[in-house]
Amino acid sequence: MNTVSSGHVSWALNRTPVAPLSETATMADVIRTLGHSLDDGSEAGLMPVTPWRLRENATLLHEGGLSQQLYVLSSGSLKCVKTLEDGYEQVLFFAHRGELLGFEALHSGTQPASVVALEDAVLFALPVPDLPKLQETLPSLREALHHALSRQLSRVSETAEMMAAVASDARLARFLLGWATHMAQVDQSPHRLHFGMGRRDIASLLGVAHETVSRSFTLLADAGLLRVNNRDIEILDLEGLKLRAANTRGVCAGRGSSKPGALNQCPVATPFSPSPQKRQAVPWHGSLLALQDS
Amino acid sequence: MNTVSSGHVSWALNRTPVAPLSETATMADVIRTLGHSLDDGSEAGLMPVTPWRLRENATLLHEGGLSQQLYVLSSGSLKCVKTLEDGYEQVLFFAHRGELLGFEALHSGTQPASVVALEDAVLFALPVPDLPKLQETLPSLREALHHALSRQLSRVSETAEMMAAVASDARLARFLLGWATHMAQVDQSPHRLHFGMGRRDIASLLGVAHETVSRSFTLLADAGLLRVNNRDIEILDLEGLKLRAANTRGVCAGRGSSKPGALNQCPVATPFSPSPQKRQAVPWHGSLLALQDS
DNA sequence: CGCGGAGTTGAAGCGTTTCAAACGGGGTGG
DNA sequence: CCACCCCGTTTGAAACGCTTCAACTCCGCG
Repeated sequence: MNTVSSGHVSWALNRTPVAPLSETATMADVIRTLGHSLDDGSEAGLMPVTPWRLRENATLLHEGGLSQQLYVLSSGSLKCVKTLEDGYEQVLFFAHRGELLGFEALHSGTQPASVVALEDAVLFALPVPDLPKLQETLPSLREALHHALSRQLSRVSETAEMMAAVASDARLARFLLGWATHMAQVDQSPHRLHFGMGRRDIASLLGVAHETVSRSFTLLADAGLLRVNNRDIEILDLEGLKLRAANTRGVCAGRGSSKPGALNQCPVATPFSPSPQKRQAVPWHGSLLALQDS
Repeated sequence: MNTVSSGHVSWALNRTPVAPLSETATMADVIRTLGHSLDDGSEAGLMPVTPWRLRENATLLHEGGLSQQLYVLSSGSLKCVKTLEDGYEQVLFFAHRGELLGFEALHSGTQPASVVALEDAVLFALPVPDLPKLQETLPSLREALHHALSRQLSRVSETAEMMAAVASDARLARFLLGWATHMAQVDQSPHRLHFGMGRRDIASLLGVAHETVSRSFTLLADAGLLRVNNRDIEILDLEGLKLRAANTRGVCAGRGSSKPGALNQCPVATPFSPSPQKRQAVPWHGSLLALQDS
């Protein structure tokens, strides 16, 4: 199932890293993939778009390279990686179905980061020069693109929220909750997750050492919140995970009991929290914790 | 020039927190403010836009609230803040001239974060329902908006880069370099910076405790890299700052000398670095370190 | 004048980083 | 086919650096 990460040139024979698919698709598929319902006549359904296949470990966008194409991810998963000045590989985000890729390069002309396939993927390509005309012809495409951009802007918030937590297990919990939320949105079980990426990539996204990610996994597993089997994990206690995730920094929300022997866990220590009274003065629910328990 | 930083309620009398300005502006001003040169006929110059004034500490966008307006920041500076589930106030970014605000709410319908003025500011408002027609009438406005969005997407990278550094002084250095880069882009001295925000806000953005920010400031100052005077700082050694900023995590780029007594500073320990030989194998310059020394 | 907030500095505790080693799987090559 | 090696993952141990709590100064304002 998994190809080797380095070496392994065998699929250079009959499996090209990126190639057009023989199947056909239309602009209507693009709009639907972006999570938008199309309400035009049948305009969009008549405009053909060629889907592309991206093999695992193949890179779609090259950091520093040019690209006159926007991509809409239809299936598979990708990672966006930027190599910092000191050589550190910073993972910016993982992309799933509906993601828009390549827009970051619009203002600078070059790709600020690389995009690599974590597993075989299918994408639709939109030529940048055609965008103005396309948007005028297809109002729902314009809407879909704008919505996708709006969604992507909220990733600043997600990234900051994940890396802002002091405790590494809180960061991991937030990451898992975000993933589970996504799974629920695409009508899949939010309890069973499969990673296409390694510990090192997760560590980079969370801003910790990869050993720490490993330790955090066993920590959450030992707490009975989830079951871990290498790259497959099962969430056992969604509420418990949320509790773990809800500790950004010191303050602890509820002041008063700062007894030295109480570890650093504020309300975390309680295994079950049926407490009906909500925290007041916080009307907003963060995106990472919006997932409803089933 | 500078308004008072805190307290100072005297403007509650005849200074409303947000009010329209008597001055007039046109869509051409909006496009120019977004950093785009307009090449339409004189269309844009004939479409009036009313500029709004936002007083210091007044909030433009309310987290969880509605807004049918996009804003383009003309002058002043803002901060974007999100209150997490645990009550922690996470600063997402600071906004300067040319920034587009309010687009994040497009897909969800509500603002995911608050936007507060760090100093008196002037903004142009664009009604969301008018956008489709505006974009068709003014191609250069569409371009300008898309470029602005493209720029904003790269903030994911900036945020991750800042919070990914292990050492807190590296995070601060990256923050300062980013600020200096911006100053240079708007043709102001990149050596003298004035903050409208407090240590607590910077700490939130960097993902550390506010005491740590204070300590990092004195650390960089003691190293002779900058001079600190409360909210005014002067950068003395740009190259030294870059060196400090270029340590994300362990690896240290150049292996070989892992002698235990050498602290955790790789090439950082050297007070002055006239070393002309650059690091090889790293062709890409990160956005945070792209600033040229003068 | 006194309060309160912002900023700085100190000291102690602890979690993460870092260096090491061991385990396991997967593919390679003998 | 099996040994071998590489790499991802896990676990251990020591040390550093950050967080946390606390005290203090400075400053503006009531």
